[in-house]
Amino acid sequence: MRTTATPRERRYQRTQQAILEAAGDIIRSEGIGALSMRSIAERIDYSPAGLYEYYSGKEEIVAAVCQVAFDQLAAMLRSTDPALPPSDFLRECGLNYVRFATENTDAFLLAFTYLPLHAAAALPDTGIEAQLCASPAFRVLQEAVERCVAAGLFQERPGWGVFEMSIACWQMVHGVAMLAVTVLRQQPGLDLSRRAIEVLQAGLAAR
Amino acid sequence: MRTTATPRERRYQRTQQAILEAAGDIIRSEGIGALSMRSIAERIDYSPAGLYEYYSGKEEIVAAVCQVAFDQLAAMLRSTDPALPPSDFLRECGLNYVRFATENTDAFLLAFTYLPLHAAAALPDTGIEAQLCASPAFRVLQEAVERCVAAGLFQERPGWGVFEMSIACWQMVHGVAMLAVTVLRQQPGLDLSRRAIEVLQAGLAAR
DNA sequence: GTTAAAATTCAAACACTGTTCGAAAATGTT
DNA sequence: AACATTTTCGAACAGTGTTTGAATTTTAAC
Repeated sequence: MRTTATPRERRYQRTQQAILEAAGDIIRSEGIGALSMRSIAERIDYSPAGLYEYYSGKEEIVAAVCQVAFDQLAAMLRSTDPALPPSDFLRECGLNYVRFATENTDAFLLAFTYLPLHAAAALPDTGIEAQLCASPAFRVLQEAVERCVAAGLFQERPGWGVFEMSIACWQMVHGVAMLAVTVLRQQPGLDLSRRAIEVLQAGLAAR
Repeated sequence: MRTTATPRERRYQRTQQAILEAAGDIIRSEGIGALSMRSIAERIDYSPAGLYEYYSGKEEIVAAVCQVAFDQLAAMLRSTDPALPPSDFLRECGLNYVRFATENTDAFLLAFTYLPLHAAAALPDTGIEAQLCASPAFRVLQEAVERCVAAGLFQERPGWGVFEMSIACWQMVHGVAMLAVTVLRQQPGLDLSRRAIEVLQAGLAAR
């Protein structure tokens, strides 16, 4: 059982990672529209054709960039201080979701618009709930809701459980985030994220 | 003062409209990715170069398609029955927003992701509030909120007026819509739009 | 009706994109 | 060092948005 990679394997992984990082850098500094196989190749001193040894095509690179974005989103959500009281914890999770979006605008957009539409055919109609609950970012939101329920802040009802409440939370923070990175981009004076999330919480508490 | 267009002018407008409709048809039936100058031209029996007489480029065609989408969105919101009580009226407006999105998925996506990013440079930092209040769709949401305020359902406070409440409403319905057309596309079992909007309303009422 | 001017439409070309393929170069094995 | 395998690349291809000048059509002037 080989636990140590060969020099060739290590080199392969380094190049694969370099491609992925170059793609992320281009998106961050120049936007989605500037991402091309040629721009990536140029950034790492490769020929465009060489990238196909590591990724089957541009689509796979973009998918990998999106996966990185999802991982980072989950990490940001998990960075919320668990010592906070349940209500504050939920609010801070929501704010961290929005913060991630506004700090990684184009990657966030890509992850939540491009990827779902291009992976849609592969998503089975059944099991979306299981998939969401397995998603690290959604899981943090769900845990935050669970804590509020456990603390008696939110009441579960038939057809209105933790899962449904978590979806509602997601819908709100996602709306805040999407508008913040698109129509309301560069409008700090209109940053009403905190307010919106507080409205959401008040609504969940009132039901 | 000529009030009647010449045959030439009428033909020009007909062709311009045909281009726009072809673009809309392609997006609706084959998705955003299938939209190209060649696909549009082929659909109306033109050469791609001919389209530049009517639109400065693909970007302008897309912008026109988005404008049509905004107009249709406003029309759908305005189709909400004004005889409804204020609370029901607001909820139905929200549901109509989501309904529009799910019935025009790709156009909605285009209008709320592509257009804002490509028009961003032209948007002055000041005046976004005025622009939103001049937007027909936002205006309907705003009126719905005004009616709830007037009916005593929602309370205005310093820094939390009709405008801010309307933004919160928009953020929620937009989040519902964006998830419905992307991650949760084709997941009718997860259509929790009504629930989310009711949570929003409960939250607004509780503040 | 004829001719000239203006407007419309298009073919060809260009630069750019994602991708493929076979040759060249680099690395690994004996 | 010779040979085999893997990696990298140049060239080519098909597709994209766009431009340009020629061809065609329409309109205006006489």
